Amino acid sequence: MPNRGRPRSKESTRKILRATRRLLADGNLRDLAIEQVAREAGVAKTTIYRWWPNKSILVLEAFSEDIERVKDFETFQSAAEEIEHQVLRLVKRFAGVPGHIVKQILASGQADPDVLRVYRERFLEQRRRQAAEVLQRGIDQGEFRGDIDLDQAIDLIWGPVYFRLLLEHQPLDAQFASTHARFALGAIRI
Amino acid sequence: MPNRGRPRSKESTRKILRATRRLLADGNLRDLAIEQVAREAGVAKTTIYRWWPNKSILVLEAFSEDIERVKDFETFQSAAEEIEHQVLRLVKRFAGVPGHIVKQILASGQADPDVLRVYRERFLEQRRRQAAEVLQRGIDQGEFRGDIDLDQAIDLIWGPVYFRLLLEHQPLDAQFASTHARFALGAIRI
DNA sequence: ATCCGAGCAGACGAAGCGTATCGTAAATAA
DNA sequence: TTATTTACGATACGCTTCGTCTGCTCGGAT
Repeated sequence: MPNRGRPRSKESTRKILRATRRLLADGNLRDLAIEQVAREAGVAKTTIYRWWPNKSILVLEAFSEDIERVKDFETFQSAAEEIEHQVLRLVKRFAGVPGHIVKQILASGQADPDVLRVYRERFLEQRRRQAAEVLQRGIDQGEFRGDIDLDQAIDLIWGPVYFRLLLEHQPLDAQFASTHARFALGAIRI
Repeated sequence: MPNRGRPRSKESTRKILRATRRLLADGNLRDLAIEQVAREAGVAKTTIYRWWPNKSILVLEAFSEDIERVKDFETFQSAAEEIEHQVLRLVKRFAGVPGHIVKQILASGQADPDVLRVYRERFLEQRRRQAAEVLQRGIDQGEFRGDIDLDQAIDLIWGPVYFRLLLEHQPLDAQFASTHARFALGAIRI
């Protein structure tokens, strides 16, 4: 009998996640208060505390709703082009609100190991697997050297993207995305 | 008349910065309370508020005291070796308490642009300049390609280091440092 | 001796934390 | 229908820290 009692309100859930995204779009997680989300969403704060243990987890979930809409069905002849496209797509996201939210998640992850772990499992590793597949294909096709360590190559490609996202020392734009991708791939190209 | 009134206590300053470092060595900046620093240091919290506008700036200063002791006088024949050594040195620091503190600074920088700016100006740009000099030397000596963009090359080398520091998806150790440095330099080697 | 800024101690209101209580709403089970 | 069960909303609670303010003493320069 798992379906006893009043069901969880999808309406409240939606309003809470929506308010969270809205408040975080032009604000930071440090200053985001649960009470503020409750006011903005028009729900009781006890409802939030019932379902989310802390604001970082709440933000992670609000962010998932966004990200899971994004799918990519394009394929490319050349593995290098496909990698370049992957970088471009992530850079575009990172330049906007999703990037801002990722910053906040990673920032709060520095105080909460769970948050960092969830981010890695739900978002990072997924991207790494995608990239690994393409790299492997590139090796098989003879585009890339066969002696490379995939994890190392992936770090070389994505590291600088996160670097710019978090340090903001250089712009995060399409021009960077394509020149960087080509440059990094130069290290593994035959 | 800049020397009027009671002079600022070097003793209190020292104790405050010391307490800050101690508390942050095994804790995070989010949960670090100024009142806690005051108790630990044995000073009034008004003394802290008089000189530091917020805890992030306080941590930056406590961290500076540490970092400025570190100098490097080694030089190398090959520019590649010198870059590799620079990476190894930073990775070693990032694997310990200084790395933990950098994480906390960058995390709080995601909520406070001033903090990020100060970190960049005081620490990041300094390292980037050092690296740029060596890279330029490598180009002049014919070790590296002449058509590379220095900023891009620097991102390629240091990006993955910060990536591992902040995401913790892969270990940050000496083995990584040297294989990564060599790998990244492969992209710019003649 | 006087001046004046620094340090110390304690109090303050504001805010958010996370929890508890209680009445009501919305489902299922008897 | 009625009882049961779980969620929601509203409110209150004690607690902690925030950053500021007040009033005092301390220690140098004038």
